[in-house]
Amino acid sequence: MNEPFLDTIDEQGPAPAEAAKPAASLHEGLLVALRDFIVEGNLEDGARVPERALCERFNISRTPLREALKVLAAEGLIELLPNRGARVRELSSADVRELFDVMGGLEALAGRLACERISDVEFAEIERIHHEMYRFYLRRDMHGYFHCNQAIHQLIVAAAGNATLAATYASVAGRIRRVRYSANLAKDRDRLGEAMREHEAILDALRRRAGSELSDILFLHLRNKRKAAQASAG
Amino acid sequence: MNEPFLDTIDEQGPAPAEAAKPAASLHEGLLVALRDFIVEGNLEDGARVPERALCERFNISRTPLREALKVLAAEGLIELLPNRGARVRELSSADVRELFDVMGGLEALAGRLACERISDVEFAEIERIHHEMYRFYLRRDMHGYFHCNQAIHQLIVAAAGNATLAATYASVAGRIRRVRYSANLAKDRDRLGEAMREHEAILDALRRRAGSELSDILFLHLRNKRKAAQASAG
DNA sequence: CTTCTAAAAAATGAATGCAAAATAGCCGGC
DNA sequence: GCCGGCTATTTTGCATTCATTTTTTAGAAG
Repeated sequence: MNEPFLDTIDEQGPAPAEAAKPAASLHEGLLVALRDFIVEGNLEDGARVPERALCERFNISRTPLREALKVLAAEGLIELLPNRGARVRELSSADVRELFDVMGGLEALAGRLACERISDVEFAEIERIHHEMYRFYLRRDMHGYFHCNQAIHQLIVAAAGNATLAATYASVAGRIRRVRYSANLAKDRDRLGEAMREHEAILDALRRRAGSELSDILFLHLRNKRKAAQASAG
Repeated sequence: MNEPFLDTIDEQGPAPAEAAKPAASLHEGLLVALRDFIVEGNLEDGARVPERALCERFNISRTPLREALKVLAAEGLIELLPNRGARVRELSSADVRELFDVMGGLEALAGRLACERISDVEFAEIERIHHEMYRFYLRRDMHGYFHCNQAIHQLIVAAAGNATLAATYASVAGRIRRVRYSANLAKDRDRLGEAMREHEAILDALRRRAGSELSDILFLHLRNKRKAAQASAG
C-alpha cells in the first residue's frame, strides 16, 4: 500500500519555490493533484471522469474524490450531470471568449493595483524578465518567450498585493490553460511582434505608475491575445 | 420524514422572479441553501459549522453536507481546519479591502463590456432605475435607495453579457454581503450625495458607451464605497 | 442482419460504520 | 483555589455499504 498519490503531486513542478506547502490536509492535496491531472489534459475534452480509476490512481476511496469533484465543478473545470457523473467541461468558443475577457479584466485590475504599490525592486524584476523575453523574441525561441510572458503577467498580479485577486486569477487562468498554450504557440509572426510592442507599453505605463492607462493596455492586450487564439484555434 | 430542506429554501425571498429553478440536483439545492444559510448570518462570524445540527436542519446525511462544505470553503465563505472542522470565515479589514477592490475590478470590466454591447432598451431600464433611485435619495429613503443601487450594478453586470463574469461577481458579492449592507446603511449624508454624483457619471459614460472611462469611474466608485465602509465599520 | 427488449453489469448518489483526532470532563497535586 | 494530566465523549475524516439509476450486453423477434 503506497502513500496515497503523494508521489504524483510532485510530478508537475511549475512552483519550485513554494515547496514548503506539504499539503496541509489530505483533501487539499487531492484537490490540487486532481485539478492538475485534468488541466494537464490527462482526460479528453468532454470525457467522463472515471471515479473508480481515479480512486486507484490516487489510492483513496470515492468519498474524498467526490468531494474534490464537487469543488472542481464549482470552479467550472468539470460539469456534473445528475446520475451520469462528471464530465470534463469542453469550452465553447463563447466560453473561451468569456474567460479571456474576465482574465483581461482581472489583469487590468492587477495592473491598476500594482501601480499603487509596486516597489522599485519588484519593477526591476519585471523589467529584467521583459528584456529576457525580448532576447527570446529575437531568437524566435517560442518556449522561452512564452515562459517569460507568463512570468511577467504573474508578477504583475503578485505585485497587486491582493490574495483574493490572485486566487481568482489563478482559477480563471487554469480553466483556459490549454487554450492559451495553443494560442501562444500557434501565434503567427505578426502577432508576436505586436504582443512585444504591447508589452513595451505595459512596462512603460507601469514605470510611470499610470494605473488607469495600464489597465486599458492590459485589457486590450488580452483582447488581442483572444483574437489571436480564436484565429489560430477557431 | 419531511422533504429534505426544500421547505427551508423558500424562506429567503430576494429572488421572487426566478422561482423556475427547482434545484436541478440534490447537491446543487443543498449548496444553495447552505450558502444562503451562512450568508444570511445564521451562524456567528468565526463560529464552527455544526455538521450534525445542519444534517438535521436539512434532513440529509453528512456526506452531501460535507461535499457542500468543501465547495463553500473553496469559495472562501468558510475555512476548513484540519481535524477541527469548518468555521465561518471572519473577514479581516484586509480581506474586506481585497474583496472591494476585486469587486471594483469586476464592475469596471462589466462596465467596459456593457459599453460594447448594451442595447438601448437595457440602457433605458438602467436610466429608469437611476431616476427612481434619485427620488429615494431626495426622500432619504435609505432602503429604497439601496435597493435601486444594487439593481443598477446588477444590471450593468448583466448587460456585459458574460456569464463567467456574472458568476465570479456573484461569488465576490456574496462574500461581502453583510459588510456591504452595513456600509450602505451607515453611509453618512455627504457620502450619499457623493455616491449619487458618481452614479450620474456612470450613467453618462454608459450613455456615451465610453468603456474605458466607465471602467475608471466604476472602480473608483467601489473604492469610495470601500472607504465609506471602512470609515463607518472600521 | 438489424432492431427491440430485457436482464446483467456497472456506476452514481447518499447513508452508515469505523479509526483517529480533538474536545470536554474529572481528578489529583500544588 | 488553580493548574496540569488522565480518561470519556464528541467530532472529524475517510472507507464501506446500500439503494437507484444508467449503461451494457445478451437474446429474441422481425
